[in-house]
Amino acid sequence: MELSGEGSNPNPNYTFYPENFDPLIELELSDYLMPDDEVFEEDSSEKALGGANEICGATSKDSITECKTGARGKKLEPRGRVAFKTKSEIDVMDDGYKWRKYGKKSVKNSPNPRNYYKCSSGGCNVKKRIERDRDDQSYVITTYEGSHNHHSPFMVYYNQMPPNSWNFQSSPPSSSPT
DNA sequence: CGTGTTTGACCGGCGC
DNA sequence: GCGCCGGTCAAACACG
Repeated sequence: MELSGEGSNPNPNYTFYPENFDPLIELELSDYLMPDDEVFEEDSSEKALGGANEICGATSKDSITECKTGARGKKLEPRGRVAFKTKSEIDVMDDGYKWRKYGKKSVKNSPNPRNYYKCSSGGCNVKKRIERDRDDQSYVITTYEGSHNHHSPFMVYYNQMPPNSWNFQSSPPSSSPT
């Protein structure tokens, strides 16, 4: 499956900004990683903590720590898990995909509930897990699981547009359009 | 009426 | 074997 890159992961880097992107949201990608391969071997250390957020939470907010999603020793799920931490006022941010919430759970190691989302596109089994950092609730920990078998609705829309329709292709508009 | 959210119940894995 | 915990399901509900 070769979906030209962004199809294989939800593109956590936010290289695209829709016009309705709200600048007041302090989006600060503080940490992210892609535990695609070796992290699933991590099992001996995760016993010392109750969950992944223990590691993600870190003790110091400013220092970037290894934010690994512990696989809880569960059966090896299909790889493609991405966990990252963002500084945001909102819990769930619009990444271009359409998500349907299917569960909410209070977890032991966090005072905040964890929300579970599924990609609502038919046949796409990508899951997303969102919870607030228990140490610094201004951070949101988002975990994607699986790979989209389709482009994001936004990307489809983007691809349908003429190449000049967007100004942020590579160089930002230095001159004001007034 | 269709779609998405809420919320409690249920289930499976793991540790003790 | 039992209890805890995380993850998922599904019915009820809300909203456009």
